[in-house]
Amino acid sequence: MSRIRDKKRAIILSAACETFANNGYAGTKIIDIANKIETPKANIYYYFDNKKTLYRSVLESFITPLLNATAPFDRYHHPAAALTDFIKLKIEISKNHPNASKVFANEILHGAPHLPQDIIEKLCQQTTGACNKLQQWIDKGLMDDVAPMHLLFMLWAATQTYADFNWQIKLHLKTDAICEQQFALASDTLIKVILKGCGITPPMAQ
Amino acid sequence: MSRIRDKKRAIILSAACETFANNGYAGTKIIDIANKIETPKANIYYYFDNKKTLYRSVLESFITPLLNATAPFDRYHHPAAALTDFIKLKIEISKNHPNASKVFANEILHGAPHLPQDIIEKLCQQTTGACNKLQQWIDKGLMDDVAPMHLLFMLWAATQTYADFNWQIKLHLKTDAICEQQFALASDTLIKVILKGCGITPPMAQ
DNA sequence: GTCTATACTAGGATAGAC
DNA sequence: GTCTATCCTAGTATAGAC
Repeated sequence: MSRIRDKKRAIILSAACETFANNGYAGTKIIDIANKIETPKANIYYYFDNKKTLYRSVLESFITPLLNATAPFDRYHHPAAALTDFIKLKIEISKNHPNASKVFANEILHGAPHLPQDIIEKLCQQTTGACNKLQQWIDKGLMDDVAPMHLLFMLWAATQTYADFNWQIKLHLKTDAICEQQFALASDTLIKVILKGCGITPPMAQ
Repeated sequence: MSRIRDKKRAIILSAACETFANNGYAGTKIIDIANKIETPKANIYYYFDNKKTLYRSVLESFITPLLNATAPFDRYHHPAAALTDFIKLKIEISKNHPNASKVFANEILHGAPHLPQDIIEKLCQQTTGACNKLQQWIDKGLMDDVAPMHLLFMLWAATQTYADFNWQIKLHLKTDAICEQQFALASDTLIKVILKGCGITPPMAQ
């Protein structure tokens, strides 16, 4: 048992996440991470074997929230509730984990050179599950016949952009940080456009 | 006048674009670019002063198509035509310039450290123009009251994802290259969902 | 205009003192 | 468990022959 070790690892991981998000894998120097938390470089190597291990740990820390986001597709029986919750969840992730999201986006952008195979498989399973659910709703006439895979691509992209490309968002919203209201507006706008666009009418109030 | 020089520069630029797209700025080595076109490393330095200049040239080569994409907002007087064309154009860009798009995305992802100020300003102008046009259409009752800025974010993200995150797209579509049909399906799906989602009904056939 | 050889620096990683 | 000093590889860039 080593609470000190876990605590220090968490501090390093957080600093690494931010640095990798801003500079990419190759662009990140161990010394930058060390400086950010005012720790000597060698200390980083004591807690994490090497740069690759540290990077992979950052990637893995984001898997749980990412996989949890698809839960609404399992939980609900109507696309109105499922898509509403899914969009809310994804926007929450963009708000709360922008750096981890960027590291992940960067990884995908470059063809996922560091993404472990087992994670890829889990993501594929989740996607297949969500796709099947969408197709069922289409078959039942609960929504329009919209290509499920492409609808998912649209949902992922439109929600993640608030984390991954937040530089651009902030530029055009003329703000230093995307505020609570703008996240809410983003979420509401997406929900409104997507639900209506897919011909989803909410069932009568429960 | 030096046709040889221009031709060689174009070859280097193309190789650089692909390499920067796959590995990012810091992850790209000049020697990788040189090897790809079977040219000695020093030759690259003869045609481009240094790595930064070369990278910036790649970035700038993408500005023209990018700015052109917003033309539909100026050209048309009805959101149905404008948004349809805009989506088609953006998907075309993702199909035809996936690498340049990735370099640009990577740049934004990291906070645009190499993007020249004049380009940023041009992009801002285009965005303001498109936003104003959307607001006019809303005011005229040609479409629902959808936050124009957030609609743009959605459109950008949903179209660019077919270039920037094509690794993911290919993974889930189980293909080695996104085929013509899938690009068409992407385009059609987006147009259908967005137009309906914004309450845009096309005017009667001209 | 092209290429070889090389100078120079940055950055990942480790040895070993404390 | 922490830190200093150092090793060593890799990668940018240039000098100068052809």
